[in-house]
Amino acid sequence: MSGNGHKLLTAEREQRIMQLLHDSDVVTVSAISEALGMSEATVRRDLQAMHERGLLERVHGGAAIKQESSPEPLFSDKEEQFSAEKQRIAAAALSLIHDHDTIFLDGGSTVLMLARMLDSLKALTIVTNSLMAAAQLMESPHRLILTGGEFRAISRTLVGPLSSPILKNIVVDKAFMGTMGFTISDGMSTTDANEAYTKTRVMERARQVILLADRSKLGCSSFVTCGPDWHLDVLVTDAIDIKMRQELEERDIRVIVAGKNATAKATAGTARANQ
Amino acid sequence: MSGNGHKLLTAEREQRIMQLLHDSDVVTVSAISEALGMSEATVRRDLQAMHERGLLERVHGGAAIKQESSPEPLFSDKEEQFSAEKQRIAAAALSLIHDHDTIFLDGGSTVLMLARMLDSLKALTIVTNSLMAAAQLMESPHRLILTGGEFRAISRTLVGPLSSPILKNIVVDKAFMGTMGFTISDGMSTTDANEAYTKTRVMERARQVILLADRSKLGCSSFVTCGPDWHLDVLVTDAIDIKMRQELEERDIRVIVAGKNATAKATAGTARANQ
DNA sequence: CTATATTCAATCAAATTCAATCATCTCCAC
DNA sequence: GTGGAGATGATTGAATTTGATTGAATATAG
Repeated sequence: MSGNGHKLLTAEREQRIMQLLHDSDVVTVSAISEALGMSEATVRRDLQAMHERGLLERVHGGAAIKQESSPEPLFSDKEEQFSAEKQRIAAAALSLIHDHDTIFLDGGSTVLMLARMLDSLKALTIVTNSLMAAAQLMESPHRLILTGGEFRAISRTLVGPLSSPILKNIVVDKAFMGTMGFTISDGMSTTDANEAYTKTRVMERARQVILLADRSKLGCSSFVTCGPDWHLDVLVTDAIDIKMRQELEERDIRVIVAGKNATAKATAGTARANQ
Repeated sequence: MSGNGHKLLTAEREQRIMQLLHDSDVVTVSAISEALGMSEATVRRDLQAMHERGLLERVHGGAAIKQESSPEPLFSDKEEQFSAEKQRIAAAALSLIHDHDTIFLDGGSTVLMLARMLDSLKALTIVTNSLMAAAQLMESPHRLILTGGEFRAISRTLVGPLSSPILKNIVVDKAFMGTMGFTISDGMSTTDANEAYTKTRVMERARQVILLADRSKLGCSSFVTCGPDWHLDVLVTDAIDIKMRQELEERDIRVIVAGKNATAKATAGTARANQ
């Protein structure tokens, strides 16, 4: 047994302190001092040493166990408004992905929601320029590749000419894009020229371009467009004007409407426009 | 040639000591001395010999079993590991940066600590491959650029050949590097080949290479080295062997030791600057 | 908000532990 | 027997740790 003499080694004391912390999540300095038969000065020194090694959290009067609930706040999504429509759109888009696919994830809250659902798939290679998506996928088993580029704070994405060289070296099966606005004449549009530039580069390197846009984006243009010769293969939305849908399908753009009744089996339920 | 007598052989003593260590994770020198019936001087000699062979961990007053878990945390966010030494090293490195500089920040907890201090400077252009540093600098007013590349979960950095094209397009004034080990013969070394590759590319594109490494890194090599023709301009550390220092200075590598005496000035200065 | 009571961090003296040194002992070869 | 190599135990000055003290910082009560 470990019932050594009266002397306690530093390592041994730390073990006992951790034991006390494990028993009750917080302990006072005086309690530790009494339990281990050490002066409070020594206890404080030990606590500080252990705190500096990340073993516990120091609080006034004692110590508390370190909560492991922190992997999230790296890129905290504070303004993330959960939306049922975006959730349905993301779920519909998810069914387009297969195991072993190589996909690109753009910025935007809808695409981010899709990123959260990727645990159900296996062995993906995920390329993204969104730090929010990257933070979400950090612990996932998938292969994760980030494009470089200049950090744009508002969208938390990496954009601009510096993202170009790395995009030239890769080809993705499917690119899932977000946007600020979408019109048939101008395609996707956004508020930042660098962001538009990067979107264009991504679409050039994708075998299939899939746009995730809720109904509020359709028909409006933002500041910068991605150029006149835009390219799109699939549009996933929650509701769409019948006329716009026809125009898109004339251009061989498949339209998937993730309506209220069709959440899981979105691909099958596209025949019904849910306005 | 080895007369097996009634006295305890060295090998036999070591076995007994390991047995004691196995029973309770820590034992005092006096306890071993009493248990094996020999002087404390001999016990200390044995413990040192065993420590040098990596069989146990030496602590003041005795010995502890060697824990395999400590050297590299797998997934936990141990970057919160505050260390006074690393803090001092980062503070010393901070004084090398000037307003309007273009700097590169590598991965590693010491460099991350430096990233936290950059608020006191103005109009920096910061290039980094560390997601932790990026998260830290997200809200800063500086221009922030991320290299792309494959995401390495353990270090939370972007590494590998895909980071190469973007690094070819930029030149930084100062590159602040972290490392797992550093020797004069091999330079920096790390545990991952892709990470070593990216480090090498970065150092090629930096006018000045500055290594931040606490004393535990000096003199040891990790798995992969950055190549024989390594290049370094400044080493910032908390303590260094006098012989190694001379060898470095013969190679025109400046050595900055952020010792305890420099703490008061350095931290006081930065604390005030941060306010 | 002020006043009181804890708690903290820095400092210093005392105790403990360490590492280096030296004298002694054992074993073995010559 | 003599001498050398290696190991052991004691000694000593240095380094580390510990506990008490003190003024500052923080929390609590009124």
